[in-house]
Amino acid sequence: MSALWALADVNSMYASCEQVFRPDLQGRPVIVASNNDGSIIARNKEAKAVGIKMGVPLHQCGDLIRQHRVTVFSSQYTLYGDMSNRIMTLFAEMAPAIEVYSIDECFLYYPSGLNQAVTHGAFMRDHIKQCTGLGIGVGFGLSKTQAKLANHLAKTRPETEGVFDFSSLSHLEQTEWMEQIGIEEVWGVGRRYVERLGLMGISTVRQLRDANLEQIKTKFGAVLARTVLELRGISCLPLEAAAPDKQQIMCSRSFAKEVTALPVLRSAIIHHLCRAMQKLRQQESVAAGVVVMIRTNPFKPGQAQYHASMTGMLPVPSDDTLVLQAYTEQVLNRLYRAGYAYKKAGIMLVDVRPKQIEQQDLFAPPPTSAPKRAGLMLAMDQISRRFGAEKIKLASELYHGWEMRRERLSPRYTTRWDELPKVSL
DNA sequence: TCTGGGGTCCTAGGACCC
DNA sequence: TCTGGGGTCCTAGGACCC
Repeated sequence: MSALWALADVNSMYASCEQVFRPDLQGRPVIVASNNDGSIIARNKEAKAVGIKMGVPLHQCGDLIRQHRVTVFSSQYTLYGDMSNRIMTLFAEMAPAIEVYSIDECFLYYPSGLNQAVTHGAFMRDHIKQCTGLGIGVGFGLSKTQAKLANHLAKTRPETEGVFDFSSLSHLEQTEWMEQIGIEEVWGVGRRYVERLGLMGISTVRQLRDANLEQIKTKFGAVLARTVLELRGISCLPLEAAAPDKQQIMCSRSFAKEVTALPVLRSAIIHHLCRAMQKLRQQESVAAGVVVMIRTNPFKPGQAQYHASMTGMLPVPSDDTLVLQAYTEQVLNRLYRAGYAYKKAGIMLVDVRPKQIEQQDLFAPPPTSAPKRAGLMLAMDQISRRFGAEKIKLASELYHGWEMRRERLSPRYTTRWDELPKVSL
């Protein structure tokens, strides 16, 4: 039996996580807004049914929301991340190897195949539902791309009851299904490719699968050619069991209210830097550069616009927040222009590499304070983790006025003792 | 009033090397 | 009039993903 892939994902993950703790919302439309309560990033099926669209600014949906009494939540990644960990733990018990692909998706790999894939998929659905309250869809195929496509059918065709298997179908049956699906549903085919492939007369998955490989390769590159092979059932993409270290780490946020003063902007940026540095130390890396980014609100074209970024490079890569802070503040001082209303700011750590092979600066003075500073960073990380990130800060972070809007936040049911759901017995 | 936040990989072209 | 043939590394931009 040949190796088999499965792709399992949670139906409207964020909305479902909120609903698990609000049984009173069963059967009612629920949506989740992006950071800053900006646009809509998740909808349950009831919300889709009343015509709420993905990605639309929240303030444009006021009528629909009132009319259908839609419940709106601010996004709460602490909750979704915790629910995600629970699901992934369960998936790991259901396959020889898994790859956590995103917060709500997981590839499961069966190197020697699987008897009765559909039955196994149904079991997965029941088990996840029972343990977490979340509904999932499961797709099986001979490659990751086929599994993804099968998952799409599992979610959109009620007759599949949430599980679909390409691998057990005959070539003819596969062809029939693929005739019915547009290429926009294929993993790796985005808006641009849909347009360009359309011009070549390729619009169904069947047509893409049977396209001329050399032609695809020369016109679109190696990536799409690989997708074509994967659709044919030739597995080209490997399992990535361990998430590779990040090569760049970005932290940025929009502000609820526009910011003009440099100290406030600096507080936001240093706050983002602290979060990024924590992630950096967590993967035991160092960074050699920091990009600082600030911008005004592009949705207000009448207003004076400024959109800029600048990089600061370190002579020696570091994981010390205070070292990076100095560079970041210097760069920001050069970047900042008074008189603009800033809407968003952020930083990106670049040139990230493992800490072990750290290159010393030949001309730098000997790092006498290094062990102490490493201890300081460790202490900061431990305090943040144990007591909350807001408990320890740098002085440069202390100005307020740049925070996000999160007016519809639900409790952190699963990660805070004082916010546990109340159960009446 | 009000429009998210992260990431990756590939490719083409230029600089530079022998 | 004619003007080599490889290679590597870096960067910017474009495409994609959730």
